Amino acid sequence: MDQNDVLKLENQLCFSIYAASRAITKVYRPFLERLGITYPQYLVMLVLWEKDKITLKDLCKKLYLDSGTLTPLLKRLETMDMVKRVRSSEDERVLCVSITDKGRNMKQEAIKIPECILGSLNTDVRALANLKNEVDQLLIDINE
Amino acid sequence: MDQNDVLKLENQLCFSIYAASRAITKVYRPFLERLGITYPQYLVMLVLWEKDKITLKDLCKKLYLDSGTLTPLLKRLETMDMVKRVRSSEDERVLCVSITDKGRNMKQEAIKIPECILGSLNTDVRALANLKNEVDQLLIDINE
DNA sequence: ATAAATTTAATTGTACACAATACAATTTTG
DNA sequence: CAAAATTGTATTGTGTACAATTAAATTTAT
Repeated sequence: MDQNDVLKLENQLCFSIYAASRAITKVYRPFLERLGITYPQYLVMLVLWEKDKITLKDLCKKLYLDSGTLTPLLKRLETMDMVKRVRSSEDERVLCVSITDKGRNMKQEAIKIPECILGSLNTDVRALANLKNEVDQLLIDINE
Repeated sequence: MDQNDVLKLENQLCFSIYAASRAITKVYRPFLERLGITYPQYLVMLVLWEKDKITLKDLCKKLYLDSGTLTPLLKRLETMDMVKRVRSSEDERVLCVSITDKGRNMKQEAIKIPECILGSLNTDVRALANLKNEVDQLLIDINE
């Protein structure tokens, strides 16, 4: 590859992933709008649908997001009555995030979304699964 | 796949790409910090290193970013004396973004970055090129 | 036990990201 | 040619992202 090509936008994997990430979020937007939540908020709900209750610290680790991002996001979800934020009685520093009934009920609506997304994309599911594995491997390589 | 699994975070390609995108930006950050620019600003400079002058509209199209994002970003780059923003004399609505000497000179520093990134990741270059193709295909599928 | 270090969450400040809107210039149409 | 539609950028408002700092509680070390 030419020395000059190294910098060319088209050759940059990072840009592709950056653009793909925003494009995917855009695909989700209209579906999530109906639920009244954003994509990062949806990720939080995905976690809580699997596990009723989780500490903020563990949530940060699971989503690779820091508390500065999640704190205001969770406060918005709390205002919408989707989650509850309670401090642990054992350790007052620890914040426990738990799902409300309203938040739990939303799962029934949300469960249709992944299929809708797959339908609107006309790609082979196998190819997507394969792509996911490769992206995950990259994530592992980045974090050593 | 189980009906419940559909919603599981681990199964979601979108989340992997979302997380990978942020992780990659994080890898770039220390290198770009030395140049005094952010990752999206670096993308703009990549375009201008290939093409001295471009309209805002074309820049938006190339980066898949809208003017609401690029306008303040370009103003910051202009303040740093990296780019110039001038209206076209033919059509006053058209904004021409061009690179300054200072911006052009930065290319010599920036040209080392991609190699540094590849070095810090210990992954096969072939695998990354392949991954890029697959992500690009997904982007095409999304935009039909 | 108590001072120092550590852990954890919240806060602050800067910078995207994008939908919605506003506005100005140009092009199209009747 | 004048009204309507379109085009292109800027502005506004909401919501992430994350580094840096602050503050509070716990743990460790003496």
